[in-house]
Amino acid sequence: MHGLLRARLIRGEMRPGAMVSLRTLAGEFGTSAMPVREAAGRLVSEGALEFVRNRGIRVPRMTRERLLDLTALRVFAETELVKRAAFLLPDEALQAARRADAAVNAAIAAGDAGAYMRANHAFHFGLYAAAASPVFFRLAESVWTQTGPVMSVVHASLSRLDYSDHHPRILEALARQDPAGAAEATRADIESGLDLIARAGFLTAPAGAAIDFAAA
Amino acid sequence: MHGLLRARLIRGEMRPGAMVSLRTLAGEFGTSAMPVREAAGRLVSEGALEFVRNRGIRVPRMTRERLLDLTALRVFAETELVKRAAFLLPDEALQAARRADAAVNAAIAAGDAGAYMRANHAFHFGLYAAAASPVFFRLAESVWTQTGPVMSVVHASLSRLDYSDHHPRILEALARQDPAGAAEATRADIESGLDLIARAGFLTAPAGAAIDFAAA
DNA sequence: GCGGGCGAAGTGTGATCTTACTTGTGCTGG
DNA sequence: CCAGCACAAGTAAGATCACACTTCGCCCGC
Repeated sequence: MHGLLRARLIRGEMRPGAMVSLRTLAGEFGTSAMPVREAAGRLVSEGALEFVRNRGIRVPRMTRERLLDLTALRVFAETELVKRAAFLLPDEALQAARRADAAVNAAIAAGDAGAYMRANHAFHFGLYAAAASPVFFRLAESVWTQTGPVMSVVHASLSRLDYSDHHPRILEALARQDPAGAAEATRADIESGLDLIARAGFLTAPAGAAIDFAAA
Repeated sequence: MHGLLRARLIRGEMRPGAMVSLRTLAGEFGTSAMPVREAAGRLVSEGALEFVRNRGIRVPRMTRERLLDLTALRVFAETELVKRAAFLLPDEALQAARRADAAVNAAIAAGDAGAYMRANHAFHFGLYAAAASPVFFRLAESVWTQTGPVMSVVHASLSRLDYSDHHPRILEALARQDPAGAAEATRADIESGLDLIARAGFLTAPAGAAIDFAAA
């Protein structure tokens, strides 16, 4: 239950600013409002949702400052995760990551933002799971939950040509058990994502103001 | 409500391994079990508590790996926070931090571990609040919630002479608006805390095993 | 004396109900 | 025609209830 709501955010299936009542969500999940309340509460406490009193829950709008902070966190957490995964990654996980990367490319070629979000998540977290660090894994999950909604909007508004693909570099570094190389490629991958947002003009909002994704 | 339970953990008022039922906690807080459930669920999802089915909630035992990860996270998050606070810290907050530091020293002199935990928390988070970064502030809070129980046990078992005080260096650096100096002093402060635990012999547990604080 | 099984007590979990509050709407008076 | 107010609909939040499950203790049988 809790995982379902989190997955919706990570996959970008809820837009920034979207508001929904607990009862509506409960109806979609086929349960009562209480489990939804609890799941939403957890996501509120990590900043991925916010309660609006007597209205429901809302996906927070993104500000430039928050996005930069979250990106810095992503770099820290995820470079650490791939560094550790370099020596622990089973062959089957590496091959699963190759398949996930192929799915990513297919989604880009098809211009399917939703499929891209899902495949990209599977690619990264399949690797991170091998790092055997609950602390950093949970942190990465938390950050993705917060950035999912905005990334979804960004990808949906972009041409398929804008992507510079760092995934092969990550895979090659992991295959030769090179932690530093994998970390560097991961950093490049994350920052190219931020660069994508910047080039799309989403970072021109005044300080503290919510980014206007409707302009996309 | 949610803050109350978190505060208990940060202040170290619940020992690692301690088990408590939701109904019992509800009685202590004077509410029904439901708000406690929700608060506990949030803390479970960030790793500060764990549900034991049909038994209640438990404060997780600490492993060496998890403690090292959490310490690395603390260094990252809190050096970032003080760097930003260096240019934003109001005079009154700096003076409040000086008072909090005096309370820390008084608690050490008195050998009062509980007072030390509270004053130390007030010192650090009074500074962090000025950094105006909800992302990193929440992260620091989350880490402290997870380390609170073990730190409490450690401090309660130590002589008052073992403390090397980095707080004045932090305050001086902030007073002259020196982000790098404040960050370095904060890093030293955090790592001296870890060193304290190591010297107390708590890090000799085999890999993956829960640290045995009863040996203190 | 000891071991196995049965029952009672206690637990989290989910549903339902009540309450207080916000908000949007439609009516009324100017 | 417009502004302001009152009412109604919808909401989250807390308490209470019902249920399935685990666990511990006691008792009976061997």
